[in-house]
Amino acid sequence: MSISSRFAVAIHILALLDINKEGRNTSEFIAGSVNTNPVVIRRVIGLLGKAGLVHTSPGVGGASLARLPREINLLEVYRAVQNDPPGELFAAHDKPNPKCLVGRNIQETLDTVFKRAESAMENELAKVTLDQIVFDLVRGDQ
Amino acid sequence: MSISSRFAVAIHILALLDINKEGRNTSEFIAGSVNTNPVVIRRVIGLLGKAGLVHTSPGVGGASLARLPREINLLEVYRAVQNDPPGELFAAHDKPNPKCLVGRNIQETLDTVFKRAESAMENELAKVTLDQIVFDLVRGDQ
DNA sequence: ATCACCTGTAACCATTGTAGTTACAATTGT
DNA sequence: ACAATTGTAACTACAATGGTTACAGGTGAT
Repeated sequence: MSISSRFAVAIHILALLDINKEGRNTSEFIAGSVNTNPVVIRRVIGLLGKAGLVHTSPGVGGASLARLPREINLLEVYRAVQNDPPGELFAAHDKPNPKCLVGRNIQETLDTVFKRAESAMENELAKVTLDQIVFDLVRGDQ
Repeated sequence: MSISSRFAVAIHILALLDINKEGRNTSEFIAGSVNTNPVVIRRVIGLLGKAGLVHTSPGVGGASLARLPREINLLEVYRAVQNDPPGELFAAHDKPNPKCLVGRNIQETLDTVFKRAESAMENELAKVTLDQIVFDLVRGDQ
């Protein structure tokens, strides 16, 4: 299965918070841009908040970036909204037969390969910062 | 969510087919090594067969590699058992609001980044061949 | 020809993650 | 007090997954 759209939504939210930094950015406003339910937005913002990427104003309403866009990279965002812990992008089959040469060693062999592939992906995400996303977004609009 | 354990199972099967190339390798035998149900094995072998990686002997029983282990890389295996089409590792949120600068352009921006990250992962898989897996497996057993 | 064995596949089930929705307590400015 | 908003719980519908049973069809041995 593919990686949850929460990741895409999170990036959307963060980009919007930067571009519309004058505005109030309530969950309802953001939901209008993402085209989903405000609760979905609040859930994602909750995760981003726990990760220290955004601040919210309960009662008042609205959210804002907790850091400069260039100090937020996509790997941080990915980790913030990802349920699975790092190192588990690829699922292993459990309890292969220890009486079999393959069953006895496959886990460790796969673990090495899988971690390498996962890291390669994450490194690409780490290279991209929010300000690059915003730049690309604005540029693409012309 | 993580990538289906079908991938791990598929690699397990292929490694076993190579190491136990003298044996008959029925789905039941393989299931014993993987520790799952024979039908699950047959399903995965079916996918590997369609991808041209293995041959089976209906009636007779057993499966075997259709190519030399060094001519099978993990990206091929990955594609063989993966349900999602290439380029969709990361899910996009659908129908963002075209009236919003962000909503109007986020899809394309994300697509570029997501594809880059996905390719980085796949490139790592493509580097690893089945004979390397088998070598590592056997080496780890000592 | 019969028989035992195996594959391929359909059908069904339980479990899990996801995303949308309603509802509401708690918070805050007016 | 009041209106607006966040944070969260609860519920729903849906899809993918992995396990299971069942069975039609192929194949070699006797």
